[in-house]
Amino acid sequence: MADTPHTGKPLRADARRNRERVLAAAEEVFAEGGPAASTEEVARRAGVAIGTVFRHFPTKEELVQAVFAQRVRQLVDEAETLSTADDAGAAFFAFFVRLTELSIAKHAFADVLAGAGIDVGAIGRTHPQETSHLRAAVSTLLTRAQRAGAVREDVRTPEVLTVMIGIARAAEQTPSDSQVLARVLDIVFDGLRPAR
Amino acid sequence: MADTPHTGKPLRADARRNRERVLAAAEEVFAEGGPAASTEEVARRAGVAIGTVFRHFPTKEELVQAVFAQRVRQLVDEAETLSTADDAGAAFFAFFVRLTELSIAKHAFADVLAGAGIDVGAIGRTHPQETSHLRAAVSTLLTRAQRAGAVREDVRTPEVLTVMIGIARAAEQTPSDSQVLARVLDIVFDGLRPAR
DNA sequence: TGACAAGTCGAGTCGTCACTCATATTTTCG
DNA sequence: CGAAAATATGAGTGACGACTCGACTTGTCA
Repeated sequence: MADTPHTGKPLRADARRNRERVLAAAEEVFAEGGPAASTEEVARRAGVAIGTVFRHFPTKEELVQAVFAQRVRQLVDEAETLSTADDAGAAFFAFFVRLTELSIAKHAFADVLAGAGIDVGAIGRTHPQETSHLRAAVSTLLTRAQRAGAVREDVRTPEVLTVMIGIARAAEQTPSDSQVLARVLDIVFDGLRPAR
Repeated sequence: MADTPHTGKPLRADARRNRERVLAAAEEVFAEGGPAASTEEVARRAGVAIGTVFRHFPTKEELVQAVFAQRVRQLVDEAETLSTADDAGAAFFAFFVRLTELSIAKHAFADVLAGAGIDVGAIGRTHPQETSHLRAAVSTLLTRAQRAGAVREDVRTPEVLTVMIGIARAAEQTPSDSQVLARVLDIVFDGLRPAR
C-alpha cells in the first residue's frame, strides 16, 4: 500500500524504512500546518536529516503530491467499502459526512479532492491512477444511490464532486461547534434527494 | 468610500492619492495571485516605491485586511441593494449567484467571506464594523426570503453563510465551464427551499 | 516665498525556505 | 569479512520576501 518510487530497483532496507517515516511525518505535519509547512519540520518529525527527505522526494512538490495521493487512496478505500453497503442512499450520504470529518482533521484536505476530482490539477497530472479511481468510486456511490431512489436522477458526478469540495472547504474552517455543519449537510442532502 | 486611516490627521494631497493607488493596485494584484503575491508587485503596479506602501500599510497583513474590508463593503452594498427588490426570494438566490461570479473573478474571495462571516478570524478582529454589517445584510436577505415563503423556515444565518463560503470556494477553482456550477447552485437552492 | 513637516524613495538588512554536495555511514553480497 | 554501492548527514548556497532607514522631494501655510 506504500507509495512505490518510480524506479524499478528495490530499495535498501534502511531507505525503505526512512521513506515510510518521511511520508508519515509529512502526513502529520501537513495535516497540522498545511502544505506550506517547512520541509525541515518534516525531517525533524521523521527523525531524519533534511537531505534524506530530498533524496526520496527530490522536490517539495513531489512530497506534497505523495501525501495527497495517499489521502486520495484512503478516500477511495472508504468509498469502495461504503459502496457495498445494503442501503445505497445512506452510504452515499455517509461519504459526505466522512468527508467533513476528514476535512476538519486535516488541513488542506479539500485541496486533495479539488485536485483529484475536478480539473487537471497537480494530483491529476502526477497521479492519474489514483484520481480516476476516486472519480469512479464516487460515481459508483452516486449511481447506486440513484437506483435506490435516494438521489435525484439528474445529478451527475461532476456536480457531486464540486458540492463535496465546497462542503469540505467550508468544514475546514467552521468552528468545531458542528451544529452548523450538520444543518448545512441537511440542506445539501435535501437538495440532492428527489423532489419531496 | 475610501479606507480611512486610523489617525485623525488629514493626509497630504499626494499621500491620499498614493494611498488610493496602492489600495487599487493591491486589489488587482491579490485578485490575480491571491494574498501571497508580493508587496513589491503591488508597489510596482501602483507606480510607487515599496517604502510608500509600507508607510500607508505598516504590515503586509494590514494591506491584505484593507483590501478584504473593501471587498466586504462591496458585498454588503450588493446585499443591501438586493434586499430592496420586490421578489425577496429571487433576491436571496441572486446574491448566491453574484457571489460565485465574484469568487471566480477574484482569488481568495471566499476567504473574505470566511473571515467576515463565520469565526472571529482576522477580518472580524480588524474590521468588526464591516463584518457585522455583512452578517446583518445576509440576515435581512434571508429573513425577507423566508417571509416570502421562498426559503425553509428552519434555516438560520450561520448555515447560510457556511453554505455561501462553500459555494464560493468551490467556484474559485471550478473551470469556467460553468454548466457544473449552475447545476450545483440548483441543488443547493432546492435544499434551501421549503419542502416541495 | 521660504521653511518645515510630511511624504517618497529604494538600496540594504534580516529571516526563511527549498535545495545541494562533499563527507561519513550503512547495507548488501560475493 | 571486506569491498563497493547505496544511502544518510547537515552545513552551506541562493533566491525571495517582508520590512527599515537615512537621504531626498514635495505639499502646506504663514
